[in-house]
Amino acid sequence: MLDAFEAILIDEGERSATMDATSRAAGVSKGGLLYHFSSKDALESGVIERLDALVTADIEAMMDADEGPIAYFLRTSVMENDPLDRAILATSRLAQGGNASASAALRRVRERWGDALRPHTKDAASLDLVMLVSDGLYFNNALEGGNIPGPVPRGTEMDALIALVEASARA
Amino acid sequence: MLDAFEAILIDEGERSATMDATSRAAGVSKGGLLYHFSSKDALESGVIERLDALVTADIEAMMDADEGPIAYFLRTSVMENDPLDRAILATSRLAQGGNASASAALRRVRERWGDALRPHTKDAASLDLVMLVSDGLYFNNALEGGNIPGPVPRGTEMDALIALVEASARA
DNA sequence: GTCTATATACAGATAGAC
DNA sequence: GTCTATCTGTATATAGAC
Repeated sequence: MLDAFEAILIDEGERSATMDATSRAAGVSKGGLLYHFSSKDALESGVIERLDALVTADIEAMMDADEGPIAYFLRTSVMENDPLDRAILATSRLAQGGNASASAALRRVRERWGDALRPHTKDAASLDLVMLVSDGLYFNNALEGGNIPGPVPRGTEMDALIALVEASARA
Repeated sequence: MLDAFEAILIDEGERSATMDATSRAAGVSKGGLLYHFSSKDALESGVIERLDALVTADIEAMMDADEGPIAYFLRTSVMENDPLDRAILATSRLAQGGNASASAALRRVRERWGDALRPHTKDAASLDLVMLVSDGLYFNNALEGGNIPGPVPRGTEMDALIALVEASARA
């Protein structure tokens, strides 16, 4: 049911992600959905909590990455439609729809990433650069909806961008 | 009335930006609002059309800027709450709420900026870098709602970031 | 041009049968 | 646990008085 809710948030926007639409997509009735999530707020909190858990795992993977944390961070900022990407996109939709907890969750996530990357960057401006490029990648993905390929560097263009950022930002 | 609609979109999110709330904020009745904008769609189109006009003026100013187009572009990507910032933020809200015209308008705007900046950058990766840092700045502003100061570089930190980007991207 | 009143639709949520 | 039926609030939009 959380997956169905996320999918509608991502593909059709926050306005379309109603209890009715979610229950239909999950293959249950509205009553059935409300048995598991007693309110819309509970459903939204479910998405946010899952995001927090996924970020914890991602930061561990980032610190262990072969190509280094910065390259890993930028590369995974391009939407691959994995569970973390979807959780971030869905939470962004909630935030833009006015959900304050969602905005707070996204700020918290960004701060956790920043804390993890800080020791690997030269100075504050370098960290800003890395974080903002990542934000930009996500922003473009969020605009596109997650399906349509957006104006986001891929393949060798992405490699060139990573090289450029690392050259000026790496500690 | 457009200003009132924009203000609610920015400050309270797309969900709160109803015809009712807009008319109240504009100091007219719902009927009065609907005399000027015959539907909610017309109101949303009004915001988008104004954005297009403001971007045209901004690109002219960018090409004429003393410190050069890249520095101007990045510096003005930080929310100053001027009419263009507000139009972008409001249109972002509409896009995230599922309005397809708004998403298209934002893509179009981004492309116009990219076209204007391309001759001033070294290569594709450099242009990506500039555009993505700008996107990142807007993304963070959009999350914050436009009032609360966000995790966005200001003052000397912004100068340092601009220097960093220009060093690696300028043609 | 601006208003009030109202039609229509749909959202979130509850009640109770099965 | 899952369903249908229903309550209540609120959104967009229309009608018609002033």
